[in-house]
Amino acid sequence: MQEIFNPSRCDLISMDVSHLLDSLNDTQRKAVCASPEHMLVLAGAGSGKTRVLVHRIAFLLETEQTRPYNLLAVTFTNKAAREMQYRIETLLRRSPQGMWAGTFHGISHRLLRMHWQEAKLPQTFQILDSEDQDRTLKRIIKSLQLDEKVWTSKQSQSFINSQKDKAIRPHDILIEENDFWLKQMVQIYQMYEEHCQRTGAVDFAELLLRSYETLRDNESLLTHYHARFRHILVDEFQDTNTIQYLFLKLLAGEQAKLFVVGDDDQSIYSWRGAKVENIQNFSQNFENTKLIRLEQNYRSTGTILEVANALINHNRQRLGKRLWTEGKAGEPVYIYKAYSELDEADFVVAKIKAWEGKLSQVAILYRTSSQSRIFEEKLIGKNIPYRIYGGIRFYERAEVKDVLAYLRLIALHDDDGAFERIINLPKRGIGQKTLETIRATARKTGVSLWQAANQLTQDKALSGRAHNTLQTFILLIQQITQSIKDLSLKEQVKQVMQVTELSEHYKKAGKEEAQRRLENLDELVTAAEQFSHSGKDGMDPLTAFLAHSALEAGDAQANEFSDCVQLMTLHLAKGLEFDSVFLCGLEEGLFPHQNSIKEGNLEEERRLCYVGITRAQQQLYLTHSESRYRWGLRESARPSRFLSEIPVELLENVKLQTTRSIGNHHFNTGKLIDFEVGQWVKHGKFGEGIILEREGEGELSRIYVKFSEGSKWLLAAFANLEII
DNA sequence: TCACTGTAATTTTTT
DNA sequence: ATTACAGTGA
Repeated sequence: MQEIFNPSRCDLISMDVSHLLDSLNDTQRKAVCASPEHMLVLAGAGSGKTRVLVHRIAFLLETEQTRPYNLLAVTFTNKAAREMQYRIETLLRRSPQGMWAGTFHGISHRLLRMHWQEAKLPQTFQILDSEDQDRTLKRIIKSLQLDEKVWTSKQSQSFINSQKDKAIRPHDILIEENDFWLKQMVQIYQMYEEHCQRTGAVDFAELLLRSYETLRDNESLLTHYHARFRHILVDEFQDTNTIQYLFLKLLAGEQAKLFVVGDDDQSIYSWRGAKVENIQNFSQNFENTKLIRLEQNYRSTGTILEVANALINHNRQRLGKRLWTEGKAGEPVYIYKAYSELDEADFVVAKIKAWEGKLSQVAILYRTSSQSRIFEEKLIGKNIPYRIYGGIRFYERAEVKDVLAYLRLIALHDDDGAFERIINLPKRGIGQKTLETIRATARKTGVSLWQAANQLTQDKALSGRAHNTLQTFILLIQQITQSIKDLSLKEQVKQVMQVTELSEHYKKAGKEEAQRRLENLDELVTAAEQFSHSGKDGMDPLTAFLAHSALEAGDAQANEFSDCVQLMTLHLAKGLEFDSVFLCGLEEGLFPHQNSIKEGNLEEERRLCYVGITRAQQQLYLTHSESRYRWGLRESARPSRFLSEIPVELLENVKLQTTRSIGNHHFNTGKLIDFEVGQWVKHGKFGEGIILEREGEGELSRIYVKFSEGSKWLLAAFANLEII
């Protein structure tokens, strides 16, 4: 491993492509115009990672006689893929035709659509999202007559996905004779696989694994892609899991050059299979790798970077990096110690109220999503607009998925998940009994539910009423399938909603709920209308739209364009930046989270904290509370160890300057457990007061203090209380 | 089939 | 405190 720099090379070509290199610093330029070899760009937070990736692509296209056809660019999220595509087009002032750019899943999906025969899939295979996968597993577990409390679908789901993420099929698993748990899991995995294959269903993990296997086992295909892709560029490489790594390695072969960009210090997804080792050992795994570190930061103040550096330095397992800036040291990083989560939120909201810049440049970050509620309440109270990230996204909404289920069943009658979802929606009198008969028949003869239902009606095997309702359902599906065949996508969606009476069905729900649902259905029609599909990869518009809905679940909220405070978990904040950041709930057990402490995964928690800190451009507030309401109980809390890992000279303790008169007020007594009712206390600001009431015992007890200032009860800085 | 009730769990989330 | 979910009875 060696640092490379070849000035002559840059000089040589800079005449042609100066517009690609001028705006870059020396290190970035080295990365962008490196000779074609495997490259690992260790890009610290805010160091221009995407910039380097985009300029590298442009550079290859303009100087290396590389055609877009020879390039493959991979990201993790659709958002990152869109951003990359947009920036390439802006830089080149044209759209590179023939380049493959997309997410791992998007690219795998594309491969499978193009080579569905080699992949041994039906041409119209459907994609299962994790809800579909969960429902499928529930049915399989039930069919095995297992105790659903012992063998939960969620547990099986994570078992199966983690196996697939490691490229492990059921037959690859060695089971010891007495390992009943594993034996059972493998059986569920196996049945799930057979079921998916039979019904043409492909889950997210399967997209990757199946396309990997397809390439691996088809020499001619692999040869074709080896000849095609000369350069493979990967973003956020620290987030790759085993199958993604294998996929890249296979696709790169001996010919292609990998250009991977990432930051081991920002690896925060090990819990969903990401392997930091992929980036940490990259240079050992790929011969002749050049390493470049991007350490100059263009985002944050010097002080914020020092805080970040100091914190991450406590991690052992890292490739090592130290962020620096040419900019100013800026303000100190502030620490606020609150009495309670209410006080914490009051503080944050008061500071935001005083903020004079754009609200969209302020972020409240937290470890767990449950922390958002209190901030939400306080922001509403002060009339500050906000946006919470996360939650249920558009294509995940129940009513949207209901319509999509009809469309799926139309596209592929064998889709059991879709069949089960809508067989009795809206209610058409097909009950559990009939459904169970269909399931049993399907199981017995090894066919899909649709085929079983057809069989049963043909054989007249059901009682009169059940027979009729089922017959009506089958005719309904057959009839829609025929009648919408030649319609536009938008009309297809509209027709399905009308003919199936789904729209009518939702109208019957409660007033506001009905309103919301109908709006979402309207939105779905609009989405179908706007969905443009070039007709590539051999997909009809409907199949393409269904794939799109599974692969790009869309955003959760609409108010994206208004100026509002941004609330999100630390995980969601990765890749974003804000002028002012509030990093809240820095308490032992919450951040680092109890489960991570228990599992000894502190380094990842620290990286998460590092991610949070490095989101801030100008101001950073770190807050923690002495007590917190969790699970219906008030618990005392100690400051996070991360706070003590930051040198004190970089920090400044702050207090809220406002005093407010209030009614009864509770104080968590914390360390001041010696106070008794009737005692007089003295406070630095409010003067003398008397303890009127005490509730509870020990550290969790509360006291009510009345100060002698007028007849009002006051909120005081508790730590300043003294017995007199 | 639906509404009610008791129980258990409660980190992070993209595709 | 909140929520999700399975079980139960009308």
